[in-house]
Order: sequence, then C-alpha cells, then structure tokens
Amino acid sequence: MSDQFIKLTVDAVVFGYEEGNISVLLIKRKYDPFKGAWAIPGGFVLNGESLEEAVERELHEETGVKINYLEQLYTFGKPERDPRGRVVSVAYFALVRPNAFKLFASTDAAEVEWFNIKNLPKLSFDHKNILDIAIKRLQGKITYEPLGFELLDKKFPFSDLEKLYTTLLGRDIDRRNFRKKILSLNILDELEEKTSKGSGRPANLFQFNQKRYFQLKKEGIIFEI
Amino acid sequence: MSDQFIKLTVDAVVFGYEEGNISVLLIKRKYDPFKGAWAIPGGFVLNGESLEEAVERELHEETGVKINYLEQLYTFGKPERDPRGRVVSVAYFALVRPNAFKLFASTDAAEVEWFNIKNLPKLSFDHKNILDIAIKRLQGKITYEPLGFELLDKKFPFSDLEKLYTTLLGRDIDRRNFRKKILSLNILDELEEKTSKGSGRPANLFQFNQKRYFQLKKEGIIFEI
DNA sequence: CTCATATGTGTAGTTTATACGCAAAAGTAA
DNA sequence: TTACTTTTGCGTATAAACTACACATATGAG
Repeated sequence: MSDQFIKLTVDAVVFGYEEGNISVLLIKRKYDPFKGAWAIPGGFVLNGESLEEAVERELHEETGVKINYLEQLYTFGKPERDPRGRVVSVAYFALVRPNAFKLFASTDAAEVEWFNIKNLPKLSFDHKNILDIAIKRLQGKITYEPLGFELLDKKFPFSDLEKLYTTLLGRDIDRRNFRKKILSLNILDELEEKTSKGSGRPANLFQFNQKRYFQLKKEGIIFEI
Repeated sequence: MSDQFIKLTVDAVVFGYEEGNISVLLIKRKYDPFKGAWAIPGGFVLNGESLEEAVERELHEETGVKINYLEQLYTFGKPERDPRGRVVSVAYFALVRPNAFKLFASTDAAEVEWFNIKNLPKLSFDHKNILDIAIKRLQGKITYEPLGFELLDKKFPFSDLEKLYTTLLGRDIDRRNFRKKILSLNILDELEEKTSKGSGRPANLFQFNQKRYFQLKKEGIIFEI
C-alpha cells in the first residue's frame, strides 16, 4: 500500500497584538526545502504525541512562545504541497500575549520574528494560503467568540479592546455603542485600578471573567458583537 | 524517526433528510478491528490523491452515495484512537439527497444503512465523538449558511424547508416569520409549478438560487436565520 | 356541499441597533 | 493657577429588526 509514505506535520499560525498591530509569528527556515525563507512554525508529529502536543512542542522548540489559546484551523492535504513528498499538515491557530515572554530561535529556525499581517514576507510551501485562512478565521470568530481577551493583557482599559476590534475588523466602531454592548454581556469585571498613559482622563481597568462567560454560554446566552 | 508509522485516513459523516428525519449513513464493518460493528464510512488516503478525492472514492466504493455538499469537519489525532496503531483521521461532513440514488455495500462494508440521528447504534473507534461534533456543526451552520437546500429536493415547497429547520434546530418556528425572513433574503426563486400531496391547499414550489446567493455574499449580505 | 387539512398573507408591540453630544478627569504649557 | 488639549465615561432619540398572533384561500375526502 502506498499510504505508508504519507507524512504528517502540524503548523501553527500564532497571532499577537500590540498597540494597534496584529502580528503573526514566523520563522526563518534553517534547512532545505525553502532554506532561508520565512515559514509558519511547525514540524513532524511524533508517534506517541497528540496533535496538540506536537504543536506545543514545536512552538516551544522553535520560538519560545507561551500559547494562550489554541484551536485547530484546517488540514491541508494536496499531494503536491510539499516538495519533499506527500506531507499532510494539520494547521492550528494560536493566540498569545507578545509581551508575556521573550522570543528565541532554535532547532529548525534560524530566526523568529513578528510580522504585521499587513506586511508579510514571501512564505514557504502553501503557508500563504494557510495564513490567509487563519486571518479570516480570526476576523470572523472575534465577532461571536470572546477571543479578543486572549490577545490583550489580563487587565486592560476599554480603549485597548476597542482598538483591537477596530484593527481586526478594519472599520470604525462607535465607542459608546461598543462599550454598551460589551458591558451588557456581563462578562467583564470592572476593577478598582486605573491606568493613565500620557494625557487624558485615566481609564478604569477591566478583566475578562471566563468562568462567568462559560456559565452564560451554557445557559444559551451567546457572545456577539 | 518514528513519524513514518503514522497512517492517515479520511472519514465522512453523511447526512440525509427525509420527511422529518435527519439520518446519517453508516456501514457495518466487514473486517477487524470492530468487525460487524457500525462505523462512519472512510478509509486510508492513497499517496497520489487529495483528501477530498479520498473521501469521494471511499464513499463511492463503500456506499454508492452521490455527494451534494462536502466540507472538512475536524482532524482527530489522539494516539490511542485506533487499535491498529497510530491512525490520524481527517473527518468530513457531507450532505446528500437520499432519494437521488440507491445504496449498495461493497469493499470494506458488509451493509450500508441510514440511521436516524436520534436512534444511533453503538459505533466503532471514536466515531461517536466524530458524529456528535458533526451534528453540532450541522445544527450550528444551518443558521448562518444556506445548507438546508442541499438536503432537500431541488424544487421544494416551503413547508419542507420549515420542517427541516424545525427538526434540525429541535424547536418550533413561527411559520409566517420564518417565511418572511427567508424570502427577504432573496435567494429563492418561486416557480410556477405547484405540488399537492393529499388534502390541503397546493403549495408553490421554490428553488434555491445559488448564483444569486454567492453574489449577495460577495456584496457582504449574509444569510442568517 | 360540508368538513378537514395545509398553504398564504398583514399588523401591532417589543426589543435591539444606530446615531450622536457633552461633561469629567487628567496632563501640558503659558 | 489657569486655559487648553486629550482621553474617558455616560444618555437619549430614532430607526430597524424581531416577535407574537388570526384569518382567508385552495384543495381532497366523505
């Protein structure tokens, strides 16, 4: 049987957000094929590990990131997608808080870097396609799942959340209506702390209450922007 | 490297609808493991074929169905999910019109049968899990994608669509509001033909206009129930 | 020709979404 | 200290969408 020659990899599109920029984590490949070109981090799945374990291992090995949220994106299986032969890749979609760790490159990666999704380099394999699908998923999903909080600091001012949504959706949002809508969902805790950066009135800090969110979800109340 | 021992299969959850019943297509396994037990149709991916080609080949070989709609569902990769060793399965989700063809069992299948999703037999492998996820996907997706039409005859009375949604969503729908909402989407063509089955006023037949739907979608107008 | 059955349509009341302006709390510069 | 700039925090009026609900019409059956 010829199926024994199919190899399985996992790849992860890792998104981060900082001050109005959505970035994606890429590595510069150390070995052929596509040596020296940029790619999504990933690698072969080992026999004893689950797909998620493989993703976390590869990400840790290659980049040093701490993942905050992980979900399966899509499996790419066209016969000609990898010049090394038949390689099927299960792609994942990850969210991180970029300022919560330091990047470092190792194993298969010569370099690791954040790239703004508006300004991406040429990518290896079919990784451009994978990234496009991941971006669409992120843009679509933040309107009906509370993913945004996974990209912000644990405690954040409302304006950060608003700016994140404006950036991701690529359109203006009415600040007052947005605030009303989010607060009416009752999944944010307003803290006593305030923050002030530069001039302007200091902002109250908020925190996502995941426990309450899951309970509301169980009761059938859905998140929606 | 131990990754060379990972084998790749595709499995397909095939849904059909007839007169108020959502059914799923299962095969009775002819060989071990789980010989004689019911399972979702599927099998190993061959080296030269894409994942979709593998699904269509296996479905055709094992069951004789003609697929009307196919999308990737999820990839299942827990190391212990198959007693034969490390087998990762890319699961698909398919919709068919059951009265458009005849079933026949062959190759790996001893029998093929439609099972109402409310009354399923014990399943092989982790197929119960796969099926549950597929059912959730179907229920979720018909509210924001026009999938229902893929399950009905090309020409259908409005009451068929209504009954399908009632069945899938598991709750009553106001007949008048539902009709208004669907018709306002402007994706159905009202035909001159009428149908009459038994007593009662004959119903106009409708047809889904996929071309118009895609155009509206491109313009940003979304399907939603 | 009457009855049972399924289809086809309109409107009022409620809820949700949208548009929009001004006051409060801080920093900054004269 | 005071006037000015910047950012946050809040309310209301209008438009749009959703929900609930009842009766007329076209057939088949007896």
